[in-house]
Amino acid sequence: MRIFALVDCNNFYVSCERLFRPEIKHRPVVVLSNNDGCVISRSQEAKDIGVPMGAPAYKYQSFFLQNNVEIFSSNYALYGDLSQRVTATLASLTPDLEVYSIDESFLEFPPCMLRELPSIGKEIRTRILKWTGIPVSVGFGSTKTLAKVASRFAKKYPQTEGTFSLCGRNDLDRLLDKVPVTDVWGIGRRHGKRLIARGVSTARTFKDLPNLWLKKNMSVTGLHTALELRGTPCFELDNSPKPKKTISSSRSFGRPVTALSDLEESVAAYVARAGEKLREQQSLTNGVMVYLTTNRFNNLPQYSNSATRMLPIATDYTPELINTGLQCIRSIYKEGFSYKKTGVVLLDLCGKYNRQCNLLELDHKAESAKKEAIMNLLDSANTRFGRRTLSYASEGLEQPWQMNRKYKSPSYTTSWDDLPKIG
DNA sequence: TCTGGGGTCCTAGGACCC
DNA sequence: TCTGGGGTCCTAGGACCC
Repeated sequence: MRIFALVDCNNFYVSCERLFRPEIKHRPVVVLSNNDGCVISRSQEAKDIGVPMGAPAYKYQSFFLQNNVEIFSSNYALYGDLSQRVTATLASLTPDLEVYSIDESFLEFPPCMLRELPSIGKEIRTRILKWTGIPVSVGFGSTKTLAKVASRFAKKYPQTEGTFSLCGRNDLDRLLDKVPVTDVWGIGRRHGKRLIARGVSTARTFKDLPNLWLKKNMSVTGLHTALELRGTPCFELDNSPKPKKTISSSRSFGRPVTALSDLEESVAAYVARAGEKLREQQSLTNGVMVYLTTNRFNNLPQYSNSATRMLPIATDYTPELINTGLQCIRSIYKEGFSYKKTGVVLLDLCGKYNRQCNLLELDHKAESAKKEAIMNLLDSANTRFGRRTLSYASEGLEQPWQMNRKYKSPSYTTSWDDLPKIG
């Protein structure tokens, strides 16, 4: 039997904020999405007083005030840095590690360690808490999906003390009967609804559906999920992350935007950011897609559109990408609408050092070396001195369209200026 | 005034090829 | 009257994840 573990940071963003504000440890705390839109992380106290996930912040303003809820804008510089510390700690325990998301990692252990799982779980929790200050839950299972289920139990029931194993249990069915089908990893809202309508409401009844039905109604992904719940691994541990196939950057505006010039600035800024990510993973892009949209939540006239332009030669040179992005936005902009958001997607990425060469580019060796040197300079300056130390004029200086971040905490661990003072 | 952002995978259907 | 069949590639849309 295989042994997978899922290590899941508890209320991750809230835990990050609390690390530097210990006095809010027992108060309700929420972290808002970009643009201070809705709630994306809640402390246990916030859950207990009934703040739902995804709650629009503006609807809850007086509620937050009445209940003395501490509010934070999201601060991804902080969360990303602490996330790295957590995964580095995990890497000190085992090389079989897949970083699944900013707050979750899968681990695999050899079958012979079955009897040691309780102490391993304890050790993981203790070490991460001690080294990083972040509380985590640990779930073990013979597949990734079961490890996920186990971590839910670990979170939900205090008597588990934060670690729970579903490996080698003979009461697995009884436990899966307690898990709502919509809580299963891989079953979303859409399928969940349909399943419940058919009377399939728990993980146990779901896993016992006939294979043919699963395949027909939920494609192979649904079948895989059921097989995993029955203990047959379909998803392997992936510890060598592949480069992304698309890279995007987008934001909602802090206020409605009508002028083309503002939209152009935002597109230039998002392209520049996407370009940084592109070079970070050592890829080139073959095309740029730009979209814009009005606010679907108001009653004003609606308009959204997108434009794609392919590039003659794959590149990671931001000025060229910005040019292309600007052409796109100009081609779809319509006057008279109140815009909420623009976004940029770099498409059809390929590796910088392993790709088909284009006959056209052989003539441009000297020029491309120069471009590369410029990008290197820009990236290293921005890494060393902080994001947007050097930026493009087309991104604008004032950026009146910038998102709201009214409640942002300092970047305690990633900015010298924000380093916490002692005493 | 005020409702996030960034990804992946799968399938169906059309175009095209021999 | 009879009008193939199998394969690949591409794209749009749906569903899911955190």
